[in-house]
Amino acid sequence: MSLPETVGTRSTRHSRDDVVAAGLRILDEHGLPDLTMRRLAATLDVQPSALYWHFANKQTLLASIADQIVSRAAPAGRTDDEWNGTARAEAEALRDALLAFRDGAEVVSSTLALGLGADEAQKRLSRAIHRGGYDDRTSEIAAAALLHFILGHVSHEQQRIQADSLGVVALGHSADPLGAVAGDRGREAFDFGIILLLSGLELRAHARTKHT
Amino acid sequence: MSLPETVGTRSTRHSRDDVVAAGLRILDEHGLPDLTMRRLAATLDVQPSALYWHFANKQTLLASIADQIVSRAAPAGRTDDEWNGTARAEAEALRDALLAFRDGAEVVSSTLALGLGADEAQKRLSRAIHRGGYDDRTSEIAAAALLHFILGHVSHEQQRIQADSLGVVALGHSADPLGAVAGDRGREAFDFGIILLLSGLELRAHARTKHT
DNA sequence: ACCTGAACACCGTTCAAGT
DNA sequence: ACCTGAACACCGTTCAAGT
Repeated sequence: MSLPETVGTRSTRHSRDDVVAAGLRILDEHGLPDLTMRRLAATLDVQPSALYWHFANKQTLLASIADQIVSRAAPAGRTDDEWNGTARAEAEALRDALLAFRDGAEVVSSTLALGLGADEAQKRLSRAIHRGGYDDRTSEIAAAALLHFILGHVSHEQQRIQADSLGVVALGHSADPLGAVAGDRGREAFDFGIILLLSGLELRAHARTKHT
Repeated sequence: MSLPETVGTRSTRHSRDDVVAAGLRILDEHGLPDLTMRRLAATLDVQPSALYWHFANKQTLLASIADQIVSRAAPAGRTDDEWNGTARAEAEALRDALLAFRDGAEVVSSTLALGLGADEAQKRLSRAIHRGGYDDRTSEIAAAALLHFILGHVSHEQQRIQADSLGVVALGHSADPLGAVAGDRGREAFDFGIILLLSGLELRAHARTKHT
């Protein structure tokens, strides 16, 4: 979609963004295990070593890809809601964004410590919570808890999706030892977790301050 | 500690459990990236191909390792407590077990869909919640939410630990864009998340039934 | 500013064959 | 029951050099 010339064979030199875009495509079409530097280079008609002009290493590239995935998250509801409706919408938008790319949650998780992708997600959640009148620190820790749950849950969902498509499991009910993470019930279980966290937060009103 | 002969050079043939034990050692001493089939074989004085007599593939081996990590979790408190005290103790025991091995959370996460390791963890959490009088389904979904939060949080903690030890970050406050996951505050933030989930669960008393 | 060519030091997995 | 030997098809990364 954003390749730098001619749909034909050769194409010119590439930018950093071209590399990220190509990486995103491989991720979505073939999954994280197939997202190798060599394969990525091949789709760009370039030697593997060329990628190291754009990125210091694979991890940095993955962080940029994670950033793209998260930045595509757009909450459906408006902001004039209750604060916890906003927070919930933000959480669901994040889940959708992660589910939109194959292995999206794992990619974002793997770059948590580097900032970038996950950082923006956490800021959004934190801001929503802050509107409920919680102090900065409470908002941040609660947002981190939401984020950790979201990444853990969606990672599991996506693992299941590919395990099923590979037919790794028995058939029938398939291996879902944790129960309720499969397709339809995925969102249900997700919402349940989000509601637990948000209503738990409401309960601890003594941690509040009357800010904003 | 459980090698099958002579501390000396050669040693005899190995069992499945020997392989898992050796894998656990490499994991703890050198981390997940260094836990390769070839390296594991080398520490056992065996050809890489020998490992495939014991395990179908690396993923299966990792699942067994995850199983060992989780089964070492032992809650400190007694069971005569309040149900949510028990649940909290179980969650903390799980965190400790994951932290006890380098990259423990990632290993367990990666085998979520296969059952084994994570399955036992979820059962323990679920049982504790069930004692609070919640029905089976509610207990299971709530336990899954706890587990997802735990894995997400501890993964992040362990990523930070190794990022710090590699000096990947600026120095001073280091890169913790999500705040409050560093060493001392790790447990604080962890407890906060667990409390949010458990008190959120208490609040939704209408989902209860008077079972057990 | 962006890429090639060639090399280094690795991976997981299969399979016939040995004891 | 457990392992060897040899091979297949790959990896990420570095670095001098080219345009």
